[in-house]
Order: sequence, then C-alpha cells, then structure tokens
Amino acid sequence: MKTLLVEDDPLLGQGIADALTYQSHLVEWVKTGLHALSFAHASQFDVIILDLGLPDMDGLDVLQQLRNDNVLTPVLILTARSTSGEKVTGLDRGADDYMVKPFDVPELMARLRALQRRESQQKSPIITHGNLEIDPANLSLSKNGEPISLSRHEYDLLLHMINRPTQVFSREALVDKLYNWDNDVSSNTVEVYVHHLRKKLGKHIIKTIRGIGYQLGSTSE
Amino acid sequence: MKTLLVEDDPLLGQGIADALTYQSHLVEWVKTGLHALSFAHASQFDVIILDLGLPDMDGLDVLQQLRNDNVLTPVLILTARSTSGEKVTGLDRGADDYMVKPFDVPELMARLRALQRRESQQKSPIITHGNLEIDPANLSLSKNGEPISLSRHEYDLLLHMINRPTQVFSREALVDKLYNWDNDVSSNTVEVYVHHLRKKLGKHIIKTIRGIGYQLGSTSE
DNA sequence: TTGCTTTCTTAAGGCTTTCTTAAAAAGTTA
DNA sequence: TAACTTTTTAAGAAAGCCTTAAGAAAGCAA
Repeated sequence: MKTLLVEDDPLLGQGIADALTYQSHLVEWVKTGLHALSFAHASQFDVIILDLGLPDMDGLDVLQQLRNDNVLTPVLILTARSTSGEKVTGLDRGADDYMVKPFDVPELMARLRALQRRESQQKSPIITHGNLEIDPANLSLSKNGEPISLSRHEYDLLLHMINRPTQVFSREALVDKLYNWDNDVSSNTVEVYVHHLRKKLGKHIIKTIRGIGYQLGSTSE
Repeated sequence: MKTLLVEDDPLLGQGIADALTYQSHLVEWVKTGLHALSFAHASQFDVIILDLGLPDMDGLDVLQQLRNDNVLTPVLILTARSTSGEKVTGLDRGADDYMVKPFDVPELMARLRALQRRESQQKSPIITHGNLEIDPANLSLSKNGEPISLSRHEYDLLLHMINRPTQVFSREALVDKLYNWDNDVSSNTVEVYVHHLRKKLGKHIIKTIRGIGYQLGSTSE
C-alpha cells in the first residue's frame, strides 16, 4: 500500500512514517502543501494522510486543489483541529475520514484499511480470490488454507492486483506502486516478481497482456 | 439517499431518524439485528448506520453476516464502545466508519456524505459496437462476452476506427495513426492488420471502400 | 558487532509473439 | 481481357517476455 504522508512536524511525521512502514506501507513523506500537491499528481497513491497545519498553505486548500484536479485518492485528515465544525468542513471539502490528534496508531491503521477496502470494492475484511485468502490486517496469505509466505514486494504486487482484479497494469504503473520516487529501478524487477508469484501461486495467477502489462488471472491450474 | 438506521434506543433513534429526514434522507429505522439483516437484504440502501448494542444480537455479528452475504453497502458504526481496540475490531470486521456516542449530528451527516461521495464514483466507460465491447481503460476486448486478444497494432487500428464509426480512412491516414513520423513504413501493413482483424472479428468488421480506404463495418456475419 | 539468512536488483541468454516485408493469388473495373 | 487494386500467405527480423543466477543489500539472531 502506497501512502502519501503530509505532516510538517518532524518527530510526529517520523513516528507515523515508521508505524506505516512497519505495517508494510510504502511511505512518501512530505512536509509542505506544495510538495503534497506535486507528489499526489506525479504518482498514484492508495491513500493520503493529511495534516492541516502546514507551513506554506492550509491543508484544506491542498485537499480542495486535489479534488479540483480530479485526484480522487482517499484522504484521511489527521489534525489537532477538533471542533465539530472543523470536522464537517474537512469532510465536506472532500476528505474521506477525519482523525483528531492525539490519535491512536492502531485505529489509524484500521481506518486506512477500511478506506482501502472500500476503494477496491472488497466486500469483506478478508480478501479472497479463488482459493487464495489475504488478511491485510495481518499481512498474511494462504492458499487452500495453507499459509504461504511472500516477500514484501511479492505481497505488495499481489495485493495491488487483487484490489483491482480486472484492470491491466503496465510495468511502469507497477513500478510506481512498488517504489518511492527517488528509487530509480531501471530494470526488470516487475518481471522477476511476477515470476516468483507464479512459482508460488501457480502459473495462471497473473496473465501477461503482451505489449501492455499484466492482469490478475485465476488460481486454478 | 436511502438510509438504514439500526438503533434500539427509542429516543436516540427517533432523534437520528429526524435529523436524517431533515437532511432529506429516506430513512428505514429498525431496532433489532434480525430486522436489520432482513431489511438490508430486501432493499438496496446507500448507507447503514449501525448501533452495536442491540437487544437480540451483537451489531458486529450483524455486520459480519452482511459482509458474508455480499452486502457491500457502506456501514457506519455508531456506538458507546469507545476504546481503541473496539474501534479497530469494528473497522476490521468491515465497517467503513466508526463514531462514538455521544456524537455530534453535523459530523455524522458529514461522514455520511463522505461515504456517499466515495461510493458514487463510477467506473470507466465501456465502448460497444454491435456485439463487441472494448474497455479502453483495460485495453481489453470481447465479442459476445468472449474475450479476444489482439496485438497492439490490431487494437490501435480497431479503436481508432471505432471512435469514428462512419469515417472512411485512407491507408495513409491509418499508417499515420499507427506509427511515429520517423518510422517509415513503406509497405502494406495496414492491409495485413485489416486482414487480421477480419479473421478475428468477422469479415464485415471492416469494409473496403475501393480506391479510397477502409471504414468500420458491422459485427454480424 | 559479527555472521547468517532472506530478499532485492541487475543482467544475460533463450524463447515466443508480433511486425514488416514481399510476392503470389484473388478480385474488380473499364 | 488487360490493368489495376486488394487479399492472403509466409518468412525473416524485431520486439517483448521469461527464466536463471549471482552479487548487493537488508534483516535478524547471537
């Protein structure tokens, strides 16, 4: 899960970034509204965590700008502004959730999972596909009830594709999901991970759309 | 907006129902888990507001049951259970938002709007032509529901013609669409691709306008 | 820290599909 | 029929993808 964290406080920001990373998020952490805007446009995030008190502009304006520019990424506002009116304003400007500082980390994680689940049209908290089961809360995977261990990138790739089971992903889009922008991966990582997943989960788990990219396939042989 | 309110407390229930109605929701108010289940199955709601302390069963079980039964309606839990652990449990069982009583009515309304907004973002348009379906977002094509795979140039050619179904294209115009300017293709590529498309999609998919070029035809034989 | 294990990244060679070309066959027009 | 256009076929070239393997990096345990 690729997350844009917008938070100017260095300590708090580091804390959240660490917590997210620990939950195997891929985190891009920026400290100003302008950076937030440019990152949100440059790459496709699964969720944006937005502080409102930023040094250069108000977080609400960042949000509004994003929505104006048709960036539909779910946004969770995380702020010290705690009045009812402020919450209503935030939500009505286009946020999907609103949490007040000080906040509880597990609750933040659970709310992010809920946003993600809704976004990917998942019905239940446990994601299934054929005989596969994924529990995003535990980062675990099983096939026919047997647990299978995946490396972090294998897991990310699979989860991302399972969240949009009919979509075709270009290699570039997948690289964008798997890596931070300052990490230039110049070679065939995606092919290699696809190969690993096929080895572990069966040949047909991922289909190749030649000249275009990859698409989730079936779990049967 | 059609809302299912599940709340056994008469006073509080009435208050919420009134507030919702005032915001021009169409409210169905039930007081037990069993009623909640049967209503949620019988009709398509835009959102469900769920109390957890119900007389006949726990709200969490209602929620789990709904998700098991493939009811995707967004659920907002509204309860007195306020610990972090309880929130995490609620969200991870499949809720989309979680509010603690006593709560603020405007905030509830704003959260409902946020859920609704997210829900109503629709998916990509699909182009149809006769019995063909093209999903440009996924670069996929099917005929009578059967997926058909095209090579990149075949796909480009077809999509270009389908976007202008009545226009007649000269060979030169099509070459120009398929290739960069610095790519001098000196031979009969277009003819070859037309031939491929006819083979895959039926003779009449492309008509020959003799001496001029090609035009989209019909998908029937 | 050190050493051990797992995971990541890169590159190269082989394999498969698609592209391009050319030439023969078929069709159309005058 | 002659002249011309379009279709079909086939084969070598090019591009795209898969697989393997090895060194680098990261994570973990003592």
